[in-house]
Amino acid sequence: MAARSFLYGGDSGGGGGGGSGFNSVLVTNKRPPFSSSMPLDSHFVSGSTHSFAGARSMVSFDQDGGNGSGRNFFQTFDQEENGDDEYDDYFQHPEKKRRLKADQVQFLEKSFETENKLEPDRKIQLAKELGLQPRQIAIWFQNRRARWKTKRLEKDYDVLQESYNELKANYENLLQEKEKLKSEVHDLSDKLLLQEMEKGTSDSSSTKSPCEPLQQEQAADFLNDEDVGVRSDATESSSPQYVDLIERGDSSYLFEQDQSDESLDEEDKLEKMFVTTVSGYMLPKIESGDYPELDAVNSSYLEFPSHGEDEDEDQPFGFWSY
DNA sequence: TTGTGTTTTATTGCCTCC
DNA sequence: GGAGGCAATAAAACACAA
Repeated sequence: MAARSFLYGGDSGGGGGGGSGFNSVLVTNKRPPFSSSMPLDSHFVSGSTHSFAGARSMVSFDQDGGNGSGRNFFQTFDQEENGDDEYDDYFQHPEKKRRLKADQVQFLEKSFETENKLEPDRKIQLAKELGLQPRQIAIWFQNRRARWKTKRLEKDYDVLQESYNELKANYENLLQEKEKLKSEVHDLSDKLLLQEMEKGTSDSSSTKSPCEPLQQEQAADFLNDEDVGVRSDATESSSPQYVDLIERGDSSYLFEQDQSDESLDEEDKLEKMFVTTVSGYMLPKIESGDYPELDAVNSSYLEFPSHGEDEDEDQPFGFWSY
């Protein structure tokens, strides 16, 4: 057995100990039995003379091996209260664990509430009050601290779980809201596009050549052309995105490149691919009434960025983004 | 009554502090 | 190196359903 291997070898506070075993049993408690009718608070009064008769609660061993022989065992066992049967039981099974009485536990609980650490003086005092071994008091506090810690961990876990659930719910709400807004924006841009097309076909039909379907490849090439850089701040404009993106004529807004001689080719390119509306906006050339084509354009160039691309300011179709 | 799960009491070994 | 705390664990006591 280790240094602390004993069953209540006096108050060693965990360090003492030494020989133990039933041969060294010696009961030390000679205090009057604790009466459950006593107000518990009285036991907290300093210098209180009340005490528990704890000897019945636990087997006690003396450190020195005791010279007590035979009937010295459980000398103060409360025979009056427990009767001969229990006495015999103790005598025949002296190592049996005994639970503390409810009153004793209540007393210890109160003490624990005031301070969950146990100073040596307090331990002795409590032991006297309860008629238990100081070692028992120490063990009780130790186990009580462990239970308290477990409870606290459970509470902490619950709090964290609740917080997590709340955050998760908020996140899901935001996702839903985002999807809703996305579809709203899509609908509105479709409407705007149709509006502009109607204007364009009715007002310019007499003076302009028939609209040609926008070739996706052409458009993609054009829009990807580094020489025709799209202004990245177009998306930050407060005007409708489509309008911002394709402002007519004033290519200085849409494009960074100067209107130099070389840019004449680009102007031709623009003319081929876009139609200028009466309201001055440039729209991709689409055959009037050919809405499936429009859908194709929409799906090709009006796609929403997927997750993670939202912050990509350099994407080639940035001005199509919302 | 009995099997089983939970709680309580106690031990052991390791660690830190003084 | 001793005192005391803590985690892990054993084991008795207890609760309770079948």
